[in-house]
Amino acid sequence: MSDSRRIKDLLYEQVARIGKAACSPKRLELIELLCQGEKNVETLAREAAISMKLASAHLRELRAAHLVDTEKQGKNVIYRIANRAVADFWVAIRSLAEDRLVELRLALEQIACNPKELAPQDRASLVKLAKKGDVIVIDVRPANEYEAAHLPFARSIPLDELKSRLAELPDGKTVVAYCRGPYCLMACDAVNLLRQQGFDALRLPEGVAEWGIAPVR
Amino acid sequence: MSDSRRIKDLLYEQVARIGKAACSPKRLELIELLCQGEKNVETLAREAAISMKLASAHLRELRAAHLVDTEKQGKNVIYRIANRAVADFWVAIRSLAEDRLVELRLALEQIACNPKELAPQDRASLVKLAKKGDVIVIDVRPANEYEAAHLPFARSIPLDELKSRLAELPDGKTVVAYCRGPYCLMACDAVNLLRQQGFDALRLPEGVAEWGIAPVR
DNA sequence: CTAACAATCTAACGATCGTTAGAGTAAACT
DNA sequence: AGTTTACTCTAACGATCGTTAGATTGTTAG
Repeated sequence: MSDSRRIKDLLYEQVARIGKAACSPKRLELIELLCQGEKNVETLAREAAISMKLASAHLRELRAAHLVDTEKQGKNVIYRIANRAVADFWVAIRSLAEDRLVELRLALEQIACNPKELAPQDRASLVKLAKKGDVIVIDVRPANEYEAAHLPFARSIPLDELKSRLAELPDGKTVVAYCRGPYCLMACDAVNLLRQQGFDALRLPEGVAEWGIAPVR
Repeated sequence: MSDSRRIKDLLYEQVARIGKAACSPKRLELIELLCQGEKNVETLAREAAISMKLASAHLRELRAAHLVDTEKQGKNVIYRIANRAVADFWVAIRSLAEDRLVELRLALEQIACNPKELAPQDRASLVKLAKKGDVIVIDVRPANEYEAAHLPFARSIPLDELKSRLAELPDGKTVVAYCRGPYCLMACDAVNLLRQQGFDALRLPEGVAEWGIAPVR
C-alpha cells in the first residue's frame, strides 16, 4: 500500500471515531442529557432508562471519542460535555436525520403537542415578549438543569411541581413551556396539564442546545 | 415499558441510522468522493482503494440511511449525494473530529504542505484576487469533478496533466491549488511539483464541499 | 443468439458491539 | 475496621458488521 493511502486511511479512521460514538441510540440520548448540564452516572442511567453498568460502558465510549469529560467528586463521577461543539453536533446530526428520514418526521408528528406548537423561527420576538412579560416562558426540566443553563427570561417550574404551583402563573397570559428539546416530552405533558386547567399554553420544541446556550461549569 | 419511552427510543434510533452510516472510515471516504460529483461504483471503488463488492455493500448502507441516491444509466449505476445537507454534515463531523481528537490534528500537520498553506478564512479576498487575475486558482481534480462543481474563477488542470501544461500558467503569478478538501493530497502533490518548477505555489486545503458548493445534476 | 461487463445478492468468516452478571475499587458514613 | 454507595473492570453471550468469494441479474456490443 502506498504511503499517502496509509495517511488518508488514518484521517478517515479518526473521523469515524466520532461517527462510532454517534451510532448508538442510547449514546445519543446520553449526549442530549449531558447537553442540559453535568450529571453523574446514576442520574444518566435513570433518565436514559438503562442500567448503570450499561450507562457506564456507553459513557466510556463517549470519553474514548473525547466528547465528554469526567471529574470525580467524592463518591460520584460527574460527566459533562467536552464543549459546545458537541452540542452543536448533536443538533446538526439530528437535523440531517430529520431532513433525510421520513420515518423520523412521522414519529415527530405523533408527539407534536396536538395542534399547537410555537414556530421555531422567531426566537428574537419570543425573547422580547418574555422580557415584557406578555408571555410566560417556563422551563419544566429538573431545577438543576435550569441552573446549569436556561433560555432568557424563563422561570423554572419542574414538571412534577407544576400542578401545585399553578397559582404562580398569572391568568390571561400565554404560557410557553419548553424542556430538553424536540425529543423530550416533558413540555408536552406540561402543556396538556395547563390546557386542562384553562390556560392558553404552547410548547416550544427547543431547548438550550438548540439555542446554542452551553451549560455552565 | 411506558408508551413515551417507546416513542423516544424510536426517535433516537432514527438519528442513530445517520451515525451508523458515518461510523465506517470507508463510508466517510465515499461520502467525500460523492461530494465532488456523481460517480459510478467502479470509480468510487478505485478512488477509495477498495474492491467493487465492498464499495457496493457500503453504498447500500449509505442508501439505507437515505444519504445517497442512485440512478441506473445503461450498464452503470450512478451514485450521488442526496442533497447539500449531506455535504454540510460531512464538513461538520470532520470539524468536530478535528476539534476533539488530537490524533487527527497531528496527522493533519504531517500532510500540511511543508510550511505554506493558504489561511482558510479569507474566501472573499481570494475570489477577488482570482477574478482580477492576480492569483491563478487551479483545480487539480479530474476534469469531470471540475465540471460538476468548482470554486469561482478556478481553471481545471487535473494533477496528471499538470506537468505537461505548465506553459498555461503565467510567470510571476502566485498559483493556488485545491482538490477535494483537507484530506485529499492531490493539491499537495501539485504544489510540490510547481515549486520544483520555480512557481510560487500555495495549497488551499478546501474544496467545493467546504465552500458549500453543491455538484450539479 | 452469445460474450463481456457492471453491479448486486448470497453465504461465510472473523472481529467488533450491545448487553448483562459478578467481582473489584475507591470514597463516605457508622 | 466494617458497611454502604457509586462506579468501573472483566468475562461472557448472542447479534451485528466488515470483508471476501462465488453465483446471479441485467445491460450492451457483436
